[in-house]
Amino acid sequence: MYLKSAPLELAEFFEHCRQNQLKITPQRTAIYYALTAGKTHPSADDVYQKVREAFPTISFDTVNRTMLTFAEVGMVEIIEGNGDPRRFDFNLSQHHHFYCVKCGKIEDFYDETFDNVAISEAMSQRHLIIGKRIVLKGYCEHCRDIEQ
Amino acid sequence: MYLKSAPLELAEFFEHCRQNQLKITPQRTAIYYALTAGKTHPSADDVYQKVREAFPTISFDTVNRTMLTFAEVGMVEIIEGNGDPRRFDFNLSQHHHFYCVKCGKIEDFYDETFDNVAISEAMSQRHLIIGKRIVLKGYCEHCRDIEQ
DNA sequence: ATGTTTGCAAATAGTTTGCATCCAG
DNA sequence: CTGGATGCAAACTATTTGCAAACAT
Repeated sequence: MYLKSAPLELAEFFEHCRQNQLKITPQRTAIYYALTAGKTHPSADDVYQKVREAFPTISFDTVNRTMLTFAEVGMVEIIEGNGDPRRFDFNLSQHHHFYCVKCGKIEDFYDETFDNVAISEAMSQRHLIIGKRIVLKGYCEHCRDIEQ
Repeated sequence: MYLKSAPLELAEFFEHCRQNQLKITPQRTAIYYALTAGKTHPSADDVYQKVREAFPTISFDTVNRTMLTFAEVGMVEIIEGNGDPRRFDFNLSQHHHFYCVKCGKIEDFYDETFDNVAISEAMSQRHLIIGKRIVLKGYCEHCRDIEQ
C-alpha cells in the first residue's frame, strides 16, 4: 500500500532523547519541529534556515552537529553518498551497489530479479527515468567483524 | 547471470572522444588507462593518484575536470548523491528514492513489489545488510520539460 | 592558425575541530 | 553542581573558477 511518512510525535522525540542520554534542549526541540515542518530531504543548511524561523539565534553549527547526533541515534538517516567526496563509476552495465556505512566501500553486484521488476506507472509516467538501481546499505564483510 | 564490468577498449575510448569533439590528449588517455586499471569506484583523488604512476606531472585539476567531462559525455557515471552536500531523511519507514539529476530533488516513493524481492544469498551472507532501497535517476516532472 | 585543454593559483562551499561559556538534569 | 550542549572562530577538505601558456587538430 501507499504509506505516508510518519514523523515522530513530540512525545516520541522526547522519549528517544532520554533513551539515548541526549539532553532535551530548546535548540534540539526546535530542530525536531523544523524537521517535521520543513522540506523532506534537507541539507544541514535547509534545516538551519527553517529552524531560524522559530529560533533566530541558533547557530548553523548546532544544527549541523545536532543532525549528526540525530543520525547516530537513528532519529534521521543520512542519505547514502551525500556529503562524501564525489565518486565515479566506470562500469556502465546495469548493476547495483552495496555501500558500507563504516568504510565507505562500494561494491557492484548483479541481480536479474531486481532488473526485471518494472517501475510503477505512477513513477515512470510522471518523471523521465534514466536509471534504476538497488542500493544496499550495511557493513561489509570486513567491517562487520571489527564493528562494535 | 553474473556479468563482469566491461571497460571500454582503447579504440572505443578514442572513438568516444571523437564523437564528442574531445581532443585526444596524453592526459586524457592516461586517465582512461587509470580508470581501467584502478579501483572500481574512485574519487577524483583516487584517479589522480593512479594516473600519476604513469604521468607524474599531471595536475589534480586536470584529472578532476576530465572526470567531469567524461561524465558529461557518458563515459563514466557520477554516483548519485556523492559530491553533493549531505542530506538527511526524516522518513524512517521503508521507502525508495527518485533523484533528479538536474535539480537534485529527491522524492520518496513506495513500492511493495520491490520491497518483497529478496536479496540474493550471495550478498546477504557475505555482508551485514541493514537497508535496501531502489534509487531511480532521471529528470523530474519539472525538469523534463525545461531540459534541452 | 585557432579553439580547446592544461596547470596553477585563488576563491568558494561544506564540514569539522577546539575551546570557553552555558544550561539541563 | 557537573557533564553534556552551544556558539564562535579557525582549520580543513573538496570543488570550482579565472587566466595565461601549451597543444591537438
